Amino acid sequence: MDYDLMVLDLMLPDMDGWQITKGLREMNITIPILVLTARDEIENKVDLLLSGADDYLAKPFSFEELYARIQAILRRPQNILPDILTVEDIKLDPISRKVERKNKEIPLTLKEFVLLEYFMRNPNKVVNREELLSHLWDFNYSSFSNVVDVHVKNLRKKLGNGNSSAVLETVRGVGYRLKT
Amino acid sequence: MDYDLMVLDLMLPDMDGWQITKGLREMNITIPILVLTARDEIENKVDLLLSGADDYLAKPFSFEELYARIQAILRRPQNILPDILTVEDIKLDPISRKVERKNKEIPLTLKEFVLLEYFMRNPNKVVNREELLSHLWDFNYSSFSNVVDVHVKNLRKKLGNGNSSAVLETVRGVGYRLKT
DNA sequence: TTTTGGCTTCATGAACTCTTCATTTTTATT
DNA sequence: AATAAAAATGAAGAGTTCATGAAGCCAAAA
Repeated sequence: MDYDLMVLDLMLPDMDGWQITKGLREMNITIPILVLTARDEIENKVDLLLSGADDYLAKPFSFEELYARIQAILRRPQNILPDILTVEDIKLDPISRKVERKNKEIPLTLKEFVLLEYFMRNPNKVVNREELLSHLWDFNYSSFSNVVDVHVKNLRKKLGNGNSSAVLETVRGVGYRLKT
Repeated sequence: MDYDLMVLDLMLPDMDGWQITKGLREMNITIPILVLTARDEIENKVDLLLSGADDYLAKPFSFEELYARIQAILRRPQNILPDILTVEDIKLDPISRKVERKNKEIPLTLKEFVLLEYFMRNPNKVVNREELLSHLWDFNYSSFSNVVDVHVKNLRKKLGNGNSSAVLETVRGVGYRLKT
């Protein structure tokens, strides 16, 4: 569960709202913060805004204004950190869940996708079947199953080899590795 | 030459600041606007913010506060979203709550509208049902419900496909994506 | 009160994915 | 070269996920 906006109601006149917001910001929490303060003191305002709050509203205020300010904040773009995994000529975008190789999109099923994502987050690491089963499947999955093998097979088929050396290698007796 | 911020001083109490800001926004001018008003009237504030102003300040104010608010605005991510969301040939105006495709207005119900708005604010992102439920519905909504599916279906029907590639895709096992 | 429109739930069929299993192929070792 | 172990593979069935029509429900409007 994540939230679009935090409305921080400080209740008491002299409460240190700026400490809260400052603390959150220092923890790298970037959610927009709208602060409601009891009294309309200049120093308060200044401190608050400088400490990282996005806006504040002094009581008493109308509900209309609260609504309008919330709208104004939500109208801003949410900064999305682009996070595209790249291994040789394979690109995987976890946000759009798209995979492409040599600029050609490759449609993958859910399991194929999570498998590939795991390999791409651990390039060149030899990953054994148990590890994949425990990370990508519900727990208690029998390690006698060969599901992983089957999906690796399908993944290989869909990926082709794109003329690059990136390839899902078998490490006999151990597991698989995405070689770069 | 472009500017980081516009400080709009309205001088007169009853001047229509919202017309100015609205006009600018409609021209797709997205520069942050801080409005200075002579009097502190609620209606004014609300109208202003809804018309696209980023903040306002009622006279009299201290220079310190003006400074702090300017800082707060400049701290925001640079590109303020235009007031009209556009994805391919679909246009959505969050203020007037109107949607059109290929210049033809499409009447949507409330849920359809907020759904589409969410998708348009996150184009190409795969959004799962839980995320939609938690953002667009009251919290504690059962994730076993298929409300989202139904509204997506209705939305698809109303949107047609407008001859563009923008389309609400199903990402099996995960959620939906507004493909551009 | 009655009507209307929108939201939600439900039931069903269709489409797709996952897993299993049997069999074949590959690899390492003797 | 023969053998055993491990991995790859094809195919089928089971199970899951989705789309959809229809009905019920609720609240706002008439």
